Amino acid sequence: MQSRTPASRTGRPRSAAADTAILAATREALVELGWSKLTLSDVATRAGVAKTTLYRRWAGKNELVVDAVAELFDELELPDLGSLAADIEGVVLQFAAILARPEARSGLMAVVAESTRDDALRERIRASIVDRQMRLVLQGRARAQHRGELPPEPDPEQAARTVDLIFDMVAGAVVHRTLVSGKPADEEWVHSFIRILLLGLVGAARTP
Amino acid sequence: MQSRTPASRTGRPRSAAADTAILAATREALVELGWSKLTLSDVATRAGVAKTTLYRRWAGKNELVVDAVAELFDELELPDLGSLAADIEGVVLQFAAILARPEARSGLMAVVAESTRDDALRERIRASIVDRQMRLVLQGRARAQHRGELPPEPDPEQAARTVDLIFDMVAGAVVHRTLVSGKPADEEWVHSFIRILLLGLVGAARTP
DNA sequence: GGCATTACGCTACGACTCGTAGCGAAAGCT
DNA sequence: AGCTTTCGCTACGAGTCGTAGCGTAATGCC
Repeated sequence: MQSRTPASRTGRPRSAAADTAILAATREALVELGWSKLTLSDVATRAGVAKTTLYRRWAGKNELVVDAVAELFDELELPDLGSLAADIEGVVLQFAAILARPEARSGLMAVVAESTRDDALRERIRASIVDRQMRLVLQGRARAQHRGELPPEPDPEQAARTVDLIFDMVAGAVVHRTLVSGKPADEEWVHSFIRILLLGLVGAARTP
Repeated sequence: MQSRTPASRTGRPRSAAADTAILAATREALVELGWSKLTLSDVATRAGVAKTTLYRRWAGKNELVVDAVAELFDELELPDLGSLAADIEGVVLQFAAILARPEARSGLMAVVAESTRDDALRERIRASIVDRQMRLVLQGRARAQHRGELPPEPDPEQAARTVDLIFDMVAGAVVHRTLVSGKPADEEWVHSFIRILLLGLVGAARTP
């Protein structure tokens, strides 16, 4: 999480209960106050710990919220529904459900905005949130190629570019729909979206 | 801009020069400080106006930054390069160039994040930033249908849904590529992206 | 058991930002 | 002229930040 593996063996260990309480309190405060009005003092009070304890574990608001929001994405996993289209629709609906939660809406975009000026924060987001989503794309693509729904890509460099592109298209569209357009990414929308995406992918694979 | 049409006819008029100076100073501060460290006092000093003048015109940081960033999107327009694919690639590259600028990167995501808890702010963003982009999608679609590159859509409700979907796919992918993945939306990427998108669109139009 | 080490809760602190109020002067209009 | 609104300036209370210092609590090692 926020601490590297303890090289220190001696001394009083950090309370694991405090960690979970703080992260839960952070999400609760995100729901009630939003990003800008969230203060670390308030989170500490909610979690029942001292403010100094918070600062001993996290460098600041950014890092704390990244960890608090990252836990929301833990439940994300690729279902096996028999076809690539159904699998993708399933995982995209999960993703949309997470983004519909207020603690994700207010927190995620805020830390992404901050990460444009903070490379360490960008890396933290990538490692704890984005990579988890990216793995689903890789997994789904491999399964589809095994099923024969997508042709295999011999050039690994080209394959990497394609996976990146698919990832940006999927995550970007859902995020934009939910947070910018402010409309729900419901089943009907996801179905239309995935239909266009897959038609485009198989079309592109047919005519290189 | 930020003030409704002046119902007040008498008295000293507001300085238009101050407006442009303030918005320019805001963008400058966004570049140097980023969203979180930007203060209204600092902007006022840079613009050479008093802090109170700022508060007379804008309700707060959110509204000010929305107006400052919105001006960046004024230059967006749909080129006429002969084909739908070329037109879209052209406008998407313009869009990507704007998002590559640091004042847009740090400002845009931050106000979007704030807008998740502030409906008035969301509406302000929609009116001054998003609508301008949406009009390009409508324009490009109409032109493509006139050229015969896309079939006409008889059902207006279905057409509206499709335009919304295209908009979220295009804007979402570019924003995600630029701000989350942190990689440039260069010509090669845009070309691959638009190719898949258009293949999907014509494929979906063929098999309804 | 005693000891070293680290985490914890608590209080207090200077530095900073926020948004507003009050003032006199300036710039328009009729 | 006189009226009205904006402007620059100063000052202010309220709130937040991040840190320091202290005594206490919980563990590992001898």
